[in-house]
Amino acid sequence: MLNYSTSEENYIKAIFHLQHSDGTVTTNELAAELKTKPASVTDMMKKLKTKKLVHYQAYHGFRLSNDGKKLALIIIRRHRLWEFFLAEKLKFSWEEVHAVAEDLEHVSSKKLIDKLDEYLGFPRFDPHGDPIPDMNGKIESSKQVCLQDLPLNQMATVCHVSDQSKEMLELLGHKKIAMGTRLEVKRRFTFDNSLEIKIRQPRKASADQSAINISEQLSKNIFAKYDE
Amino acid sequence: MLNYSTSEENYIKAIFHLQHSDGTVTTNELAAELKTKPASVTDMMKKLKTKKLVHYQAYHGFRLSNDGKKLALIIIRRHRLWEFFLAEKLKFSWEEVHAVAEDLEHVSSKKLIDKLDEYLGFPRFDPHGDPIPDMNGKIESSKQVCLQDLPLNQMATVCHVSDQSKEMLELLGHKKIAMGTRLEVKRRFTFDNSLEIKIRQPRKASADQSAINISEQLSKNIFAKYDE
DNA sequence: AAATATTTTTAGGCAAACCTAAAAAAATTC
DNA sequence: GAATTTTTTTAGGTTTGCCTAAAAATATTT
Repeated sequence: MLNYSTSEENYIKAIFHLQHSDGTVTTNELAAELKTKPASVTDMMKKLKTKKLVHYQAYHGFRLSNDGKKLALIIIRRHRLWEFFLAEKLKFSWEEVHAVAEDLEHVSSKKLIDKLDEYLGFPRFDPHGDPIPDMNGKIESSKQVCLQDLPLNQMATVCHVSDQSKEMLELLGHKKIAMGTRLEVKRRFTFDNSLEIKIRQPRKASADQSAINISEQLSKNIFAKYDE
Repeated sequence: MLNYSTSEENYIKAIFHLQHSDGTVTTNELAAELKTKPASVTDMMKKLKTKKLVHYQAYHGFRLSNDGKKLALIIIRRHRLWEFFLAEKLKFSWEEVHAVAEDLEHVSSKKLIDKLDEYLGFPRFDPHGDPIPDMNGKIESSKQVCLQDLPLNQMATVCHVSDQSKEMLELLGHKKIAMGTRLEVKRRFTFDNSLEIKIRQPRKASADQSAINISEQLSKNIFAKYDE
């Protein structure tokens, strides 16, 4: 991996965070997140495109390339390991931890981070409960949430069902939802808090993307972990 | 204390190190130390002068101001504490430690450094044996060396005499050297390894700067600690 | 679909930190 | 002390990352 400037790293990280709830990111969003101006974002996007860290076409938003995602995970790994260190070893409070880690995360020695990881005992979550990517960029999905709390368009994997009654399982079977099913919430109807979800079929080509409706009561019993 | 750029901090640190064996630093020396060009050094000196970190007059070299010295000690403190951390906690080898600390030293949170210091048990020397400045910028003088090993023009304070015989003390008395005397070696004669030293009189104005000659035998019995 | 509003990009500038080449000052040699 | 060499500074240029203001593209109203 090459070496990137603090500024480049901050852009990559910000795109990653915004992308989480969206997939693609806009110029204005990113400018707001980074407290800079849209024109500066455009400048940087051109640069990151030539470095192959983002896919970008003028006027059509951008998203991280595979290399961009890898880099983002490296930076997040650094950030969260330092946060863990600051809270656990130096006894910083949770609120103070973030600002200092913002600086430390740009020190780029891989060996430093891997040794820090080992020294800390390979922690899996930072003090805020966010998962820490491992040496290979593998990141555990966040803590599970019920479908009601899942952000729109956030791909997630079903991992828990709180009510395991026969009736419940019958309903789940009918809706073709099981442990490990990957889905995303496409809409939330405020009238009755029912959800419209899409299930991602593993084998079948991306056809058959029919939406399924889930009642509020059911949605509160199904838990999932964020993907990606 | 204000915030300084990584580049500014590197200049200040470099001046401090060169100054150690000289007092005043030249443009070319500094350019060599920082692996940059003399013209760039001149640029930066103008800037550091307006920030009152150095005393500088075109064509006449420069030296750190009091604020500059304070800043240098803060940076050295950060550097050496990180070195200690890397070696002691993360099990880096002595040689690896320096390069990583070069990056970490520019993270400027005072609280971080003071908490790190505490976490490490207030170490007094880094893995290379160099002293670590304390929270107030107080730095212990380095390990003592005999006059024979003192670099030229390095101000030092006499702190130990290995042979305390009557003859020895008589000679020291005659040369007006005692515990606490501040001196520097101005020349070393290779013919007989005798030294020409200057004693700094505390009270008297900087007049009376007569040089004294010290034989090799005597010089090996007088120990001093680096000043400043 | 035309007019308006919003978003995004382009154009041109600025400061930091570097560079090269030429000029000026200081040091050294003759 | 005049001539030469070395050191240092000035002048002008580059890249990075930011800015403002104007132009272009897209989205939203009417």
